This record gives sequence, structure tokens and C-alpha cells, in this order.
Amino acid sequence: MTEGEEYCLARMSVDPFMAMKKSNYNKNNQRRFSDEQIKSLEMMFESETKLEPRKKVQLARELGLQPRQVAIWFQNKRARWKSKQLETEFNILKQNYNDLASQFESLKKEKQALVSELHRLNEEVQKTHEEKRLCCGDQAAVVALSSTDHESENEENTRREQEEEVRPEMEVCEKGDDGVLCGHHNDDYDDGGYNNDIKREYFGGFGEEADHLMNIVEPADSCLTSSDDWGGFKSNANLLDQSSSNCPWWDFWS
DNA sequence: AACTTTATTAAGTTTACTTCA
DNA sequence: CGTGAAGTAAACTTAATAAAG
Repeated sequence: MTEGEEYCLARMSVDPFMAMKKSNYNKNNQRRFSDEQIKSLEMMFESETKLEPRKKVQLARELGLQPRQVAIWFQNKRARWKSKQLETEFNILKQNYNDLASQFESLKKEKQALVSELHRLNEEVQKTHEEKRLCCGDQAAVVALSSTDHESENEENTRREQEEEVRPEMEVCEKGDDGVLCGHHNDDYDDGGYNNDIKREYFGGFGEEADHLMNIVEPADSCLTSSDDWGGFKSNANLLDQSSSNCPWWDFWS
């Protein structure tokens, strides 16, 4: 017999009610309920998590327990059950989050590859225009010598049109402050002007609709460039607090 | 309607034990 | 083998709420 049991028996001999109330022993000197008692309680809990007073008294009588003990067991059981439920839900949420995060990462890589490709094609187009401009510039000089004033005017207009055709790409490439044409860093495409021009490339020719599309794309782009701390995810209670960051990651999906 | 009493619940804590390094 | 930390189950406390008188 343990010290606790001896103590309990001693108290019970003096004041059985007090012993029951203040110790962890029941009236049969059991600290824990028997397997049979637990089994019956579990079965009842499965059918209803809250016990009607009449059923409580009946179950208590069947198990040789006080109704109060049955009530307390149900209280504790509900608490344990709830905490298990929370744990399960948390794990499901965590799994969903991880799946989305990896999906996000692969889409981010795909986007970067596409932007690089666009960048390369842009340079190619610019080169072609440059060659074309040099070639046409020489021809204009020859024609100017033998043409009338009227014809010169027409040629001048054509040249202006050609220059304007080239200019957008030039503007795109001249935005860098390092003086190098198209001198953007591969890992830093969040420059507003550059991105807007890329978007115009994508959505150009649709007028207001293009502007609307660009506005939809905007939050996603800025988000993509500021997600460096994604890898730091820890499975703790702050899981859902990630939503309070400046750039909610789910904006990407909107 | 405003109040007291009683019962019930969730949430948090205490107690006494077991397990394990 | 003794010991202390961690985990667990039963019981308790407290505050909130609702129903009855």
C-alpha cells in the first residue's frame, strides 16, 4: 500500500466524505476508474458528449460511482476531446499551408523563368529595331538630296513614326540608373516602371481592359518580391498570424 | 420587470500518481 | 536503486449563463 493510499484510508476512517472530496480516491479506494467503468463511460460519451441528469444518475448507479464523479468525468472528457480536435484541425491546416507554399514556390520559379524569357525577347526586338533604324536613316539622307519640299515633309513624318515605334523599348531599357541598357538584376524585378512596361507587353492593345488587368496583377507582383521569410515557417501557434504581414501571401491567388 | 437561487458548463488549476531518462 | 521532470487522470475552483421561483 502506498503512502497516499494509507493517508487516504486514514482520512476516510475519520471523515469518509472529506477523504473522497479532497483526495483522488473514490469510495472504493480506487484512484483511477476501472477499465470496465472507463469503457462504459467512453461508450456513453460516443453517443452523447453531454449527459442528461437522469442518464447521469443511472450510469453512476450502474458503475458504482457518484453522479458527481460521472459529471466530472464527462467534463474532463469533453476538454480532452476538444483539445484533440484542435490538434487534428491544426495538423490539417498545417498540411494545407505546406502544400500551398510549395505550389507557390513552383509558380514563383515559373514566373521568373517567363520574365527572363520576356527580357531576352525584348532585347532581341530592340536590336532589330536599332538595325532597322540605322539602315533607314542612310536611305533618307540619299533621298533628301533629290526630293521636293513636300516629299521631304512626308519622309520626315515617316521617320518620326519609325522613331516613335522604337522609343517604347528604349524607354523600358533606359530606366536603369546604372546607364546600362536593360541593366536590371535578374532577382529584382519589382521596379514599378519596368514591371508596368512588361505588363504593357502582355496586355498591350486592350486599352482600359489592359489597365484593369494590370491592376489585378499589381499586388501579386509586389508580393512575389517580398516573400523572403517564407522558409522560416515553424509549426507553432503563430501559424495563422502570418496573415498580418504587409503582403498577405494569398493575394497571389486572388 | 427585477431579484435571488440553483444547476450546468468551459476553462483553468491542483493533487497524487506513473513513467522514464 | 534513487531522483526529478514530464505526463496523466480525477477532482476542484471560478466565472458565466440560463431557467425557475
